[in-house]
Amino acid sequence: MTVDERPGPDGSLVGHAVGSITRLMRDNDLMPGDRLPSEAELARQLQVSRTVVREAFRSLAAMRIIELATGRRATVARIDHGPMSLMMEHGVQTEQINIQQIYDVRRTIEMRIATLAALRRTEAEAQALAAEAAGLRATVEDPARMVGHDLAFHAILADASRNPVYALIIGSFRGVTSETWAIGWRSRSTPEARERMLVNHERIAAAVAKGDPEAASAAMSDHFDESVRALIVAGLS
Amino acid sequence: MTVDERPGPDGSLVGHAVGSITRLMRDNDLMPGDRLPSEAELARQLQVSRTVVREAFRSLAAMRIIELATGRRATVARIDHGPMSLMMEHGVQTEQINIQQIYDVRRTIEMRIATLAALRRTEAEAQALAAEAAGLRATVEDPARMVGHDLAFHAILADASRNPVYALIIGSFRGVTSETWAIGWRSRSTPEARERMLVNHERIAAAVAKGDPEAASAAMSDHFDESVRALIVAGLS
DNA sequence: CTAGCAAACCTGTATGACAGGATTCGGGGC
DNA sequence: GCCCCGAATCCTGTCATACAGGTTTGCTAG
Repeated sequence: MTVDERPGPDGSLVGHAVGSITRLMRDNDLMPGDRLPSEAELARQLQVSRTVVREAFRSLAAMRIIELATGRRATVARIDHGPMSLMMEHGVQTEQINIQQIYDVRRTIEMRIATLAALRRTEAEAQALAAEAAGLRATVEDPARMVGHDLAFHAILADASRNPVYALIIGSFRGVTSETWAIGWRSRSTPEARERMLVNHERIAAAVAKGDPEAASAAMSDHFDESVRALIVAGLS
Repeated sequence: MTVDERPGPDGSLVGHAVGSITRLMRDNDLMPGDRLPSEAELARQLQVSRTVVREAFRSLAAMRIIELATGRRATVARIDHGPMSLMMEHGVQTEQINIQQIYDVRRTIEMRIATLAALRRTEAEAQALAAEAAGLRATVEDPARMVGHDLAFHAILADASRNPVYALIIGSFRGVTSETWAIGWRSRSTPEARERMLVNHERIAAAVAKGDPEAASAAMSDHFDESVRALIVAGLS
C-alpha cells in the first residue's frame, strides 16, 4: 500500500494528505472496517510530519469517512448522519436555513419514504412503527419522551424504505428536529389538535403495515400539513 | 467570550473542545464571517494544549462549520455541500450506497425543486437555465464539457427553489454524479436516445421559464425516467 | 496446541520552536 | 484632521520530541 505524491487541492500539506489518504482508500478498495496505515507510516510515505497526518485523519474522521480510536489503527467507517446533522444545526443556528425550509424538504422526502416503506417494510418494522405510534400516545404528558418516539418513528420508516440515502437525509434533520419539536407540540393547544397529530402517526403506521403505498403517502402528506400548520401557529419562520 | 467546562461527549479532549467551541458559537450568536478566539486563547480557556484546539478546529473545518486560513483567525463559515459530497462519494465507493438509490432520491427531490423553481425563479435564472440546456446541446461531442452543463443546470434549478436545503442535497450528489455521468451518456447509444435527453432539459427549462409548476415537475419526471433507464441499460446497480 | 504474558506498536496529548502571512497601530506627510 | 505606510505584534502552519496509556503481536511455558 503506497501513496503517490500529487499535490492536494490547496497548497496546504494537510489538504494534500487528505487527498492522498482518500486516494489510497479508493485505489485499494478499502471497505468499512479495513485498517489504514499507521500515522507514522503515512507520515513517512507522504514525507510530512505526524502532525499533518493526524490533522488529515481528524478531517476525515469528522466526516465519518474514517474512524479513530486510541491505540488502534484508523479504520474505514460506515457512513453516518452525525456530521450532516451538525452541519444542518449550524445552518439553522446561523440563519442560513429556516425550519420551514427543512419541513418542506422533509415533506417531500418523507412522502416518498412512506410510499417505499409500504412496499418494502419488514414485519418487524411494521410492528416497531406501531409501537412508536403507541409510544407517542402513551407519553403525551411528557414532551421530552415524545420527541424520542417521533424521531424513532421517522427513522424506522426511513430505514424501511431500503434506501440508505433517505435514512441519511432524515438523520441529518435529527438534531434540528429534536430542538424545535417541543415548540410545535406546545403550539397544538387544543386536545383536538393534539389528537390529530397522534392519529396521523397511527394512520401512517397502519397504511405501511397494510402495504398500501398511496394511503401511506397520503397520510404522511396530512401529517406534514398538520405539523407545518402547528409551526406556523408557533410563529417559527 | 468565555467557555464553560462541561465535558464533551466522549472522553477525548478533542471531542470536548469541539463541543465547547460549538457552544461558544451558539451562545454568542456568531454569524458567518465572525471571528473565533485564537488557538492560543482557546487553549488557555479550555486548559488544553494548542494541539487539541487545532484538531478540534480541523474537525469543524472539515464540516465547513468554521473556516481556517493562515495567519487569520478562524471564522464561522457559510454552509457548503463539499463535505456532504465527500461523504456520499465515500458511501458509494464502499458500496453502502448505489447509484440507483441516489437517482431515486434525486428524482424525488428534483421534481419538487422543479415545481418550486417554476414558481420562484428569477428572470436571470430562467435565462441561465436555457443557456445550460443549450450548452448541453452544443457540446454533444464532448462529454467532459457536457457534464459541467448538466451539473450547472441542476444547480441553478436547485437555487431557484429558494430553499438552500435542496441546493445542499443536490450539491451533495455532485461528486458522485460527475463520476458516473459519462457512463449514462455512453449508454444512450442511438441519436434518438440522446435527443430525448437534450429535449428533456429544454422542456424543464421552458416550463420553469413559463412559470408552470405542473409542467416543470412532469418534465423532470420524464427526465429521470429517461436517465434511470439509461443507467439500467449501462448495468449500473 | 493453547493460554498467558511481555515486547512492540500505536494513538492521544503536551511542549517548544520557527517561518511566513495578517492585523494593528503609531507616526509622518498632506 | 485625515490618510497612507511601515514596523511591531499577533496568529497560524508545520516540525521535532517526549511520554502516558491502550492494542496487537508474537513468544514462551505448560
